[in-house]
Amino acid sequence: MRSAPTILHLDMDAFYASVEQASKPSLRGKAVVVGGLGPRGVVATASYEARVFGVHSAMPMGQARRLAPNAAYLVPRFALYRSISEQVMTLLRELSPLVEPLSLDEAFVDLEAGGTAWDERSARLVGTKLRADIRAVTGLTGSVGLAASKMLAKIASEQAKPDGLVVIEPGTERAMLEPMPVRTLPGVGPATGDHLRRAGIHTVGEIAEAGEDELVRLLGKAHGHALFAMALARDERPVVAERETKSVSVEDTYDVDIHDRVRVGMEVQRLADRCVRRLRGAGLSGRTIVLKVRRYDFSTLTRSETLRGPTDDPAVVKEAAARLLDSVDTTGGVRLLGVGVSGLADYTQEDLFAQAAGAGAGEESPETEEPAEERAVTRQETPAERRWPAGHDVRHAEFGHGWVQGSGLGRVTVRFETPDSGPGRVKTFRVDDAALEPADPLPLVSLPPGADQAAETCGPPDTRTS
DNA sequence: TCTGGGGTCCTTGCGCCC
DNA sequence: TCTGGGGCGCAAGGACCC
Repeated sequence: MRSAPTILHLDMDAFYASVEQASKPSLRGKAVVVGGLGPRGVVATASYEARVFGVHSAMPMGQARRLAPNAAYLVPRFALYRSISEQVMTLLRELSPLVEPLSLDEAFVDLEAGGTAWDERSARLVGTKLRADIRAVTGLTGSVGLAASKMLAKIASEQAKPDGLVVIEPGTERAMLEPMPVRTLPGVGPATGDHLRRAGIHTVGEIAEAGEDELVRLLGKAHGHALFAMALARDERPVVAERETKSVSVEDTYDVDIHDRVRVGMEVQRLADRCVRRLRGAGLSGRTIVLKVRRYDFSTLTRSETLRGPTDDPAVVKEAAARLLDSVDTTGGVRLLGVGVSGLADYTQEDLFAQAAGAGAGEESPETEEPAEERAVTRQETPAERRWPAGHDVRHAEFGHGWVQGSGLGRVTVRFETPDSGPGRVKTFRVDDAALEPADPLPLVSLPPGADQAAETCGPPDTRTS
């Protein structure tokens, strides 16, 4: 392991919720919950104000609404989050060519490889400046962890949250880890946590005491060895910049279980189509088609079929998906369906086998781009909700830019405000008001004319360290 | 009041081949 | 011909992550 804390982990604070608060002044300082709004939705992100009520990610929306009935409930706007994420990743790539994004709001950076830090002092400076730059460019806060390995950097950023910076100094790692609960370690979820607890192992120190053989016996070879090493603060995993996609999939959970077998078949065809569009959009083709079915009782099963060669032909994928569905009993109803492709090749080949299979099966549609929002025709949303999703931006010919606060019963309620306007007024319109139209999100930070992207950084000195 | 969507990796069991 | 084991590809399921 390296001897200086030059691996950086960045974690944006309550990312989706913070973006929504930045773009909607009336929500700042308020409880905001972003997630699926249907009867089977779950929380994607809760703002810190909402977490006070006990709301957290992966919680069913119904439960969140009971805990925080007065919070603002919004559907995610991934296109916006992606564009802001890109701004942040650009800042990270200025620090090092070795940037490993984990999601839209998280990444590792190898500062040593970028030559921007070589010891604790220089690493701390880089982390401090990065946090200031992120705030200047996006208006958002992120937490930074610095350590000598990925695992420790991630634990550090977790401790730094929200809006902080923590450095784990080399040499102090094992003593720090020892008293921590096993769930602190990456890869220990509910199941492994239970497993360990039943064996009398509650802390990271107890994992180390148990010994490698015992862990392998309890958890299997790969997991056992990996966990034992982590407990001793040994983690040699490098920061990897480019990781190639291994699979592409789409899935839908339905508001109401589907019982009609014909309907199930139609949904599978639609999902197969969407999956192929994604596949083609990424310039990929794949050999293995996977069908996923979650039944009424939440039991999940998958069926897969491997073709002789990779394909990106919608007709071939649809046929395979239909064949797979034939082997699944759906009596009792299904709550979720999914179609995926794995065994990917990063090229799109003219596939003779696929063409032979597709011959006479009618013309496939050669779409390339995923049409805006063709998905979820099946959901039980009202037409108003579908046309005016909560939280999305709109423009009114007379009142200007705003966002949808809610809709239904032929009405849509709009709050007129922009990221730099201050809290705005609320007005209600008919859903078919000709003066009202959907709009693109505005930038969170309006740059003064001629301002440079690389904003001057005069952030406050850092607060918390370890 | 139940449990999203998009991924990754690992394990187990089986058939096949040598 | 029988038995056995190793290696491989494949299918299915499970755990985990954000």
